[in-house]
Amino acid sequence: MEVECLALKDLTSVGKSFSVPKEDGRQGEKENVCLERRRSTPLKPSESGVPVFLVSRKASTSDLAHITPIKCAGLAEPWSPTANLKVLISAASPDIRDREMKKVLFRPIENDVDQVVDSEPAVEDAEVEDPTQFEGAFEEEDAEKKPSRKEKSLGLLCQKFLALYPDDPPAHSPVWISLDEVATNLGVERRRIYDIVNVLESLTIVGRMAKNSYTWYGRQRLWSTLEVLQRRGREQGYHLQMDLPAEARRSGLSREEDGGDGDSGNAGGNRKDKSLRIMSQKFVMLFLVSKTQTVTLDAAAKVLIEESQDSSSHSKYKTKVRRLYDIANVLTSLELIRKVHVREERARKPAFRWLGPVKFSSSGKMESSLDVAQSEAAASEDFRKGKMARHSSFTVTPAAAGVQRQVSSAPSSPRHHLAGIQNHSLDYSRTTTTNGPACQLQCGGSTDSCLSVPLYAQLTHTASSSLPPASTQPCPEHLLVPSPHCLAYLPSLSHPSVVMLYKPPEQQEWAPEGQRSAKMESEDEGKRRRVSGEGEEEEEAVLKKKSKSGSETSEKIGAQSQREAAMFSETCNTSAVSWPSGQQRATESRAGNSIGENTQPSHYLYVPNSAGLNNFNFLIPAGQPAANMSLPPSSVPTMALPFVLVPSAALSHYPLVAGGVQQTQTSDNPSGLRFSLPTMMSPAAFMVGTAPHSVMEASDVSVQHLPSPVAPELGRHHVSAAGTPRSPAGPRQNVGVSTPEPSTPHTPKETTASSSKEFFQTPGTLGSVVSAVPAARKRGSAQRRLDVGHSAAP
DNA sequence: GAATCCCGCCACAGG
DNA sequence: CCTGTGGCGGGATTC
Repeated sequence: MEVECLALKDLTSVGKSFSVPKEDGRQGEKENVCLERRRSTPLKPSESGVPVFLVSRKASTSDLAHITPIKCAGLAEPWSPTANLKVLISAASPDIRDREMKKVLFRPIENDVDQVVDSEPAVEDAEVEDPTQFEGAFEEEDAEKKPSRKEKSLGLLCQKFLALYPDDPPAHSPVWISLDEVATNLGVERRRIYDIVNVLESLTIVGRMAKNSYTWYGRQRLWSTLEVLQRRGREQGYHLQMDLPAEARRSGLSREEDGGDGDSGNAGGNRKDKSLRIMSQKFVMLFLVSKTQTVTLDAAAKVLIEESQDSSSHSKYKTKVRRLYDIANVLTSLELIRKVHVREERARKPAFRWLGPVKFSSSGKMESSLDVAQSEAAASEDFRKGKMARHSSFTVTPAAAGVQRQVSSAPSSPRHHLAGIQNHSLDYSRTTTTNGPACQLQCGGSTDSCLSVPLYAQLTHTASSSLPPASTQPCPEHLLVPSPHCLAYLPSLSHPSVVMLYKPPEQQEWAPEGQRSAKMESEDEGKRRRVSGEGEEEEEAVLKKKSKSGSETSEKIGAQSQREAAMFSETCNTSAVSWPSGQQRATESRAGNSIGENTQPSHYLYVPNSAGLNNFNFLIPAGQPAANMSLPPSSVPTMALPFVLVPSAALSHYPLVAGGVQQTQTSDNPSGLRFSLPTMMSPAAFMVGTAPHSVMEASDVSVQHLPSPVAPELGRHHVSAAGTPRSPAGPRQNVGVSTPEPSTPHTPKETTASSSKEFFQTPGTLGSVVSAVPAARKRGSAQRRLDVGHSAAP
C-alpha cells in the first residue's frame, strides 16, 4: 500500500515523482524487473502509476523496443506516466479523487483486517490488528526503500490484477488476458501471475483459453461457481468435517474425495491433483459448508492433506499451509474472505472468515446479503461445475466434464464463447440496438493468440461496484449506470484492431449473466457432456478437450471478426457520429440477436486497422460530460454514441482545448455527438478509460505507437480532462486511458485500485512494463525474468 | 519464535 | 528440445 500512497502523493505533488530514484539491491532481482528503468526514472516503484495495459504482444514488442524509457525526471514532459496520472486525478472530481485515495492508501491488501474471532461459533470481527500498517507508506516516499515484502505480496499483486479488469464485464465481450502482458505490466514474474490466475480460475473469475491466454469473466460466474462449490462441499461431507471438533475432523474426512479421487489419485497423482486450483476450490468449499464460515488454516490444511492422501507429515502440512496462504491472499483480495483469528484451545489460530454469499437458491441465485439475483443460470452452473470438475476430486458431480478447462496448453477456446459468436448474427443496424446480442468480440485473431485485450474498459458506475451476482438480474443500479463500454484492442488480428463495445442506454441493463451463460454455456455443456460423459470422468474429459481444437474455434472467431470488420458500416447509427475522417473504416455494429435482447445490447465499434492502429489511436468519448463524473450515474444519461475513434493523425492538427470534453457533454443528445475535435484533443479526453480495468499507460502507448485502446467509459468515468486543460500531453496522443475511477468495486468496499500507475506496478519494478514484454516470453519460465529493465534502459 | 509468504528452482507437460 | 506451468519448500520478513 505504501506504494500507492506514494504514488498518490506524487500525483498531487508534482515534483516528486521524479525525485528520487530508488533502487535497491533487491530490485535487481528478477521479479521486479527494471532496475534500470527505475533508475532512470526516479519514480519509485510506485511511480509507475498508470497501469498500462497491454499492448498486444506484437505491437508491444516492436514498439517497445523503441519506447523511450521513461522520461527523465527533469523533463517537463507532461506525459510521463505520472503526469498522466496527475492529469487524471486533477481531472477527476474530488470525490473520485478522495475515494481513490482512500482505497489506495488505506486499504490494506492482504489480511487487511485481522480480526480475532472467538472460537468458531462465535466468530466475530474484532479489531483490526494492524490498522496502521499501511501508514508507513506515506512516509517512505521515495525512499528507496526496497519494496517491502508486503508491497510485493500476492494479495497486493492480486488486487492490482483485479483492478485491471471489471468485476462484471459484459457477457458478450470477454476480456482476454495475456499472462505475459499482465506479468509485465504488473512488473512481476510470471510465476506469480500463475498463482493468482489459478485461484481465480478456480472460481471462474477467469478461464483459461490457451497457453498464456485467459479470459476474464469477472464475477459474473462467481456466484454460481460458489454455489456449485457449496453443493460439492456438502456432497463431499465437508460440512460434517468443518463442524466437527478439530480432532474429529481428521478422522472423518471426506472419503468421497479420496475415493473419488481414485483415479486422480494416481497416487501422487498428477500435479493437477495438487493444483492450487483444486486446493482453492476445496478451501472455498470449506467456507461454504461451514456453519461459522470461518476456517482455520490448520483445519483446512489438514483436510486438504487428507484428501490428497499425503501423509500428513509435518512438511506436508507446512507446504499446504503455505499454499493456503497463497490462496487466502487471493481470496482476500477478492474480498471473499477476511483474515481473523480463532481462539482455540490454547492459542489463537489464524483463520479466515468467509465474506461472500453463503446461501444460494437452487437456481443459482444467491441469497445473501448482497442481493438478489435472479438467475437462471442453472445451466451456467453446470458449466461451472464442469470446470470445477477438472479435478478428479470433484468427481462427485457429474457435471459436464467437458466444461473443464479447455485445455491445458492447447489453445482451446471455450466453446461457449464461440458458440455465442457464431450464433449471433450480427446486426449492424443500430436501430435495434437494444437487442444486440452480445457480440462476442472475441475477435480472435485467426491466430491462436487471439486476443489479448490490453485494455478493457468498462463503464460502470461506482455503485455498480457491488455487482450483483453474476447471474442476477440487472440490478437497478446498473440501470442507472452509464452504459458500459469497453474497448478492446485485438492484437491478434492480422491487423490490430480496436473494438469498442458499448451498450445503448436503453439497454443498459446487463443481461443477466445467468441467462447468457445459460444459453451459451449450456449448449456447450451439453456437448461436452456428451463427449465426456458424466462427471466422474472429468479428467478424461479434460483430455478430450485438450485434444480438441482450440484452433478451430479461434479461427472461426477470427473469421468472424474479419467478417465483421468487413461489414464496415457507416450506416450504422453513427448517425450522430461522423467518423472523423472517413478513412478509417469503422463499423459500428450491433449485434442483434440471439441472446437476451435487452440484456445485451451491445454495439460495438470495430475498427479494423489495416493501416495500423496507429491511425486510430483515440477513442474519444463522445459525450462524456466531464462534470458527470461526480454526478450520480443516474443523472448521466448515456449517449447513444459513446465515443468516436479518431485517427491519431487527425488529432494532431487540432489544438488542444481545455475542458473540451466537458463541453461535449451531456448525454442526452443521443444522436448528436457533441464532441468537438478540439475537445478531444485535450489530453484529458483521452484519459477516459475506466480506471482500473483499462488502464493503459499513456506513456507506454504513445511510445509504442500502439493504438491505444482507450476505453472510454461512458458515464462518468471519463474523466474529462476538462479540468485539466492540458496536460501537456500534446505529443502523446495516444494516451492510454486511465481511469481514475475505481469503477470496479470488487467488493462493497470498493477495492478497486486506483488508477495510479503505482498501484499497478509492483514495487520494485518499474513501469518497466512497457518494455519487456515480449522478450520475456522467450525465456524459460524459470529464467524468464522480466527484463523489463533492460529493455527499458536507454 | 511464530506466522507469513516471497522467490525461484526444477520437474512435468504440451507442442 | 523448448517453453509454459506450477509444485514445492528454503529462507527472508513481519508479526
